[in-house]
This record gives sequence, C-alpha cells and structure tokens, in this order.
Amino acid sequence: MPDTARISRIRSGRRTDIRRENERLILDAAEKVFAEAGFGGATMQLIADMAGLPKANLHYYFPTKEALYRRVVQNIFEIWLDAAASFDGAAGPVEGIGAYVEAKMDISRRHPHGSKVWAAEVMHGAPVIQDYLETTLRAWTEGRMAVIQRWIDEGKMAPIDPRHLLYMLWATTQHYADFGHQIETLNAGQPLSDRQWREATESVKTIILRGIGAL
Amino acid sequence: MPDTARISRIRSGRRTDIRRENERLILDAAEKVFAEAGFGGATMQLIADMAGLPKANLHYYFPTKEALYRRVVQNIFEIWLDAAASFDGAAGPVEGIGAYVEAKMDISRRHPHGSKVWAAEVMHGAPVIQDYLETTLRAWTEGRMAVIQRWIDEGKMAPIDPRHLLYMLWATTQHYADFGHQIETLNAGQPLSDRQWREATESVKTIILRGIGAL
DNA sequence: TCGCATCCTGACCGTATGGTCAATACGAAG
DNA sequence: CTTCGTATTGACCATACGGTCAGGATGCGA
Repeated sequence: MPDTARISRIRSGRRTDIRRENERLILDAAEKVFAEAGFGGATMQLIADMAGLPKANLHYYFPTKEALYRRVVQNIFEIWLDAAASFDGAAGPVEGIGAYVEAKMDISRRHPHGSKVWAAEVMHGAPVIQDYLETTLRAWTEGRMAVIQRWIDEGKMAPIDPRHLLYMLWATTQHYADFGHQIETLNAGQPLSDRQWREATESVKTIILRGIGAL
Repeated sequence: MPDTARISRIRSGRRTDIRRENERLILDAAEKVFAEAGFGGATMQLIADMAGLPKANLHYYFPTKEALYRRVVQNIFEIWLDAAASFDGAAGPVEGIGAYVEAKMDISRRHPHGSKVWAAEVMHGAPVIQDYLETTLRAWTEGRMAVIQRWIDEGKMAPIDPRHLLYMLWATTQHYADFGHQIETLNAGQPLSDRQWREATESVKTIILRGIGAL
C-alpha cells in the first residue's frame, strides 16, 4: 500500500507533505482545466474531479476560485521568466537569441496549458497580473532591449527595433503552445514528433537570426 | 418562393433593415464581450446591455448563446480568410508575403476582438470550428504551402519549411491583436499610434523577408 | 493513552445565468 | 380599419455554480 509506505518512510513533516502534494494535484488539474475551458468556463467541481479530491477540499487549500487561478498564473509567470536566463551572458545574438528561442520552445512543449492560461489572462486585459506586467515584465523587457541595442551598436546584428524583435520571439514560440491544437490539426491530427519540434525550433531560429542579420 | 411573397419581401425593406441592424448590434457587442470575458465568462445580459437591447430580444435573433458565439467565430474566420487574397497573384515572396503581412496587421488593428475570440476558440480545442480547421483552413494552408515551395524552387527565397513560415506569419501578426494589452502596457499604457503600427508592420515584414532570404 | 492541530467531506445555501413564454406593440398589405 | 406576420419585452423558471459549515477522521507530540 503506497500510502502507508510513504507514511512510515517519512518521520516528520508528513503534514507538509500532504499539503504540498495536494496543492500540487490541485494546481496541475486547475492549470489544465483553466487552459481548456477558460476562467469562466472552468468549474471547481471539474478541477476537483480531475485532481481526485472532493470539491470542498479545494476550498480548504485555496479559499476561492480566484485565489487558485492567481496561483496558476503566477506559477506560469515564474517559469516564463526563468527562460530569461538563456538570454543572459551571451556574447551575441546568435548565442543569446538562439538559446532563448530554444528555451521558449521547450516551455511551449512542456507547459502548453500554462502558456494558454497566460495568453487568456493577457487577452482578457490581465485582470490578475496587471501589476506584474507593469513592474517585472516591463523591467525585464527594458533590460533585454538594452542588450539587443548593444548588439546592434557593436555591429553584431542589423538595426532592428528591439521591441518588435522581442514581440516576434514571444509570438512565434508561444504560438506552438497556444495554437497547438490548430498545428496538430494541420499535422494530420498528430502531435508534433520530437523531430518536428526540432525542425520547428530550427526554422524559428534560422528565420529570425537571419532576419536580424546575425547569420 | 411564390412570386407575391418575393415581391413583398423586397418591397418591405424596413423589416429586414431592423433585423439586420439588430443582428449587427448584437454581433458587435457579442464579439467584444466574448473577447474580453471568454465564452464561459460572457453573459447574455452583458451582451444585451452593451447592445442596448433587452436580453429576451437576443434570444429572438439568436436562439442560444452557442449559436451567437458560432456566428461571431464564423464572421472572424471569413475576415481572416479574406486576407488570403493578398497572397495570391504575387510574383514572389516580397510582394506576396509583404502584402499578406500588411493585410494581417491591418486586421489585427481593426478587429482585435475578433482575433481574440478566434485565439480563445483554438486554444480551447476548437469545439465550434473544428470542421473549418479540417476543411477550409487545411486546404488554404496546403495551397499557400505549394506557392511558397514554388518560390523556393524558383530560387526566389531560401529553402524554408513553408509550414513553419506560415505559422510565423500568423503568430507575429495576430500577436499584435491577441497580446495588444501587454503591448500597450509596455508602451507606457498607450495604444500604438499610427506611426508605431507602421513601424511594427515594417519590422515584421523586414525581419521575415530577410529571414527567408527574399531581400 | 490523551490532547491538539491539521485535514477531510457530505450536505447545504444564495445567487446568477441561460433560456422560455405569453402578452403586447408595430407596421405593411388589402 | 382590419388582418397578420414580425418584433418586443417583463416576468418567470430550472439549473449549476461558488462557497460555507459542522462534524468527523487522522496523525503527531508528550
């Protein structure tokens, strides 16, 4: 019986284990349901069923639907920001932007639900994460724009408006998550294979890097 | 249809005017509300208020919320397909893709709500327009892929996978509608000006056309 | 074993929403 | 004016949903 095994293995801190594990179950289910149905279309009952818990239990860990949604969006935002690291410490656009595209394509593949929730949140006017947009995202964006501008000044790439380059990077990479269903439909109804993901990533990288005159 | 009926239908233009005008009011309001709140978050009451009509009147013209939503999505899809014309009859990628980008950027600017509704529909697995994806969109896509392949064979552009080029075109252009709120936030909270829209269009065109080796 | 904090959950409640309907108003044709 | 199809609308209903709560179960330290 896995339950007792886990209990006997861990002496103390089981309480926090239970909490963490259930929060994980709920957040995973919520991410999927919010992505597939939207905030308004998602129901606590459906999330509960998908998490394998009674609905009242959700309200024990997350007081309201909004609170649960907020946590889902924040989680996504953090994952999204982590891809920033790929951008840093790069000698030039080929390494920096190349690594960034790869990181973001990887996120699109591994967290398609999260990407959709994020997209829907922004499309609806960012009612929950507007402050993040105005603080963290704005700061991040300006930092990267400065890096790109430096590369331009150093003659490592063509004089492109850094802002629109960033938008293009976000748009193209997230498209593979947000519009994954459409892509799948146009791929004979099959999800992209490992090889197709690699080809997609290479296509994006190649077109953009050549497009900014970095190749 | 009997002759007398057709004549009376034609002569009594006022009736069809009322119908058409109210349907227009409702569809415009619905597009906006669906875009801002999602299908699940939208309410018939809110759409009615925004259209300046009593709620029961909506159900007179559109039997159900789903029917109304379906019409909104279909309208968007048609606008979206119309941009296809820009692609046709072009001598090469510079004219064809250039015109396509301009047409799609124009749609993003003029129909931001529609673009969002479309995006949300696809993100949720295209429950309403799956058949369109499998028929019309698939046929359209294959046709343009063939055109792009011909340009490649004629040496007018680099050998890029046409599929991923199309995805990039869709992603980049629609991003300015779907993520318009984020872009506005990063633009000091101001909507893009005429000039900024022109710059955005030029950036997208330049990067992509150079990226595919057409410049 | 006991006491206490944490965790669990069935049953319940108020509200909001999509949809219905019957009564009414309107306007064109005869 | 009368007739008849179209358009309008307030009132109403059944349902589904988010959220509450009381009472019980569970596990841990002492």
